[in-house]
Amino acid sequence: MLPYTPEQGTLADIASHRLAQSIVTGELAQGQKLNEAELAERFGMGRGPLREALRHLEGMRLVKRIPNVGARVVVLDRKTLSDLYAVREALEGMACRIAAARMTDDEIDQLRKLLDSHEKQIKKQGGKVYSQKEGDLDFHYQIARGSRNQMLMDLLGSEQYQLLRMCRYRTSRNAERTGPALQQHRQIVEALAQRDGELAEILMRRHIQGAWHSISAMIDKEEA
Amino acid sequence: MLPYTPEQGTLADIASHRLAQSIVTGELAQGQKLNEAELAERFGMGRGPLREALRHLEGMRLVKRIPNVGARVVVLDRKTLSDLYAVREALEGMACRIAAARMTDDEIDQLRKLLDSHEKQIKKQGGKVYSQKEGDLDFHYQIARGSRNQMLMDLLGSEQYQLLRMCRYRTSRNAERTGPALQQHRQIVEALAQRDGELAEILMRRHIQGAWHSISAMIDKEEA
DNA sequence: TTTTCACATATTGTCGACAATCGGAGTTAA
DNA sequence: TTAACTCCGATTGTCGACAATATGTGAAAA
Repeated sequence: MLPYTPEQGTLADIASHRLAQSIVTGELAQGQKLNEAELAERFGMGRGPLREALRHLEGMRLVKRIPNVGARVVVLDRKTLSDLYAVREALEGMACRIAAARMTDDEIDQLRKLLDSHEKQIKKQGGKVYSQKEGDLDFHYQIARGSRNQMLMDLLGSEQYQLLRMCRYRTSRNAERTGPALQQHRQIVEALAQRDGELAEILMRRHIQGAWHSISAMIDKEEA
Repeated sequence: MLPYTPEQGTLADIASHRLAQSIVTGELAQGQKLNEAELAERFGMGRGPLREALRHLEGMRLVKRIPNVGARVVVLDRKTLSDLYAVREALEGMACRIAAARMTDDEIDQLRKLLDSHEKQIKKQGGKVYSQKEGDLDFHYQIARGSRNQMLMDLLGSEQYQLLRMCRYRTSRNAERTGPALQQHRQIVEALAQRDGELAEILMRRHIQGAWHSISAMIDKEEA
């Protein structure tokens, strides 16, 4: 499911993964203080590996650290999300354009199948919103892979991916946008199949703009 | 000069900064093994802070780590650089377009002055190629700041910035492109002054493509 | 000669203890 | 009442030692 394998390797890697998971799902609230000793005990490890994990998460921008004070879960305010979606639009648009030229027919077929299973999940009812969203993210990640640009995959995969998931969990109550989103995904895949990179980019950018408007409206409602 | 303050704070921060500097300047060669004990002694600190620094650099993609084996300086091969410049083109193009709408007249004036001092340095002869390059990076960074997009500034500022500097040092022997580059910078500033975001983006993308072609040719020459 | 195995060495991973620093409670003085 | 100061507890920063793992060397067998 995730781009990198979950719980294996060094303790620091395990801690990093578990913390990321907890932050993304909201189990650790935004802005919450991260106490080293407490977390280390909860994970059954010393503070050393945990500190390394915090440094790693700092690099992924999931936590913010202040020397001699401590680390806190990052706060996704309106401005941050707006910035994130603007960057996403540029990067994923670019990924789409390149992917149209570089993906194999086979990979595009697999994208179609991904959307098929996606559609089934929606019809089977909106109950399983969670896995639908993961599937959505998988769709975007597969296109990033299709660009064959490792840096793009890193940026969209391991970093922004996490912030995105975090954002999704926060605004996970709106299932009403899944329909149009699926439709847009299908349009994108068809543009890819026709090797029309320019169109694919435009469609992807529009798709992300739509997602942002939806989320933005939700934030407004939340604040009111 | 650098976006963040140099040597202060925790030992891990100091180590991180010194290591980044050594990697960027080529004092630590690409692909070189980074021995924890040796580096810790050289920096006069324990292995703990140094390990944290390595984790941080791993997040910045300056080093690559393998569990139970160790960390190595990243290798900027042709493919990696190509990917980097493609991403840069998208992000800096976007920064330019937004900056055209958001920068103050004052900031644009300061950009002009930056280019003036830049030009003086070139005329005073190509001897000080190094600081010219830093100035060049400053130009790009100022535009990123002008976009008011914090995520963009993070990506272009602290992360890719380092990889870019690394790349510049590696290919620092070609001073012949400074002339055209300055010309292009001036065009970009004028587009910004006219608040023509679309043109500014096109000019910036073309500028970065030119830089890539120049570097790409240099790599070819190196390999032969 | 080549391959494989076992051992020795070097390096990384982890822990517990101690030092340095920060935040807040309580006190005193204006 | 408010402001500043002091001290104490809590938390972070750092170190040295030990355990776990990988790497390299050399001997033995095919």
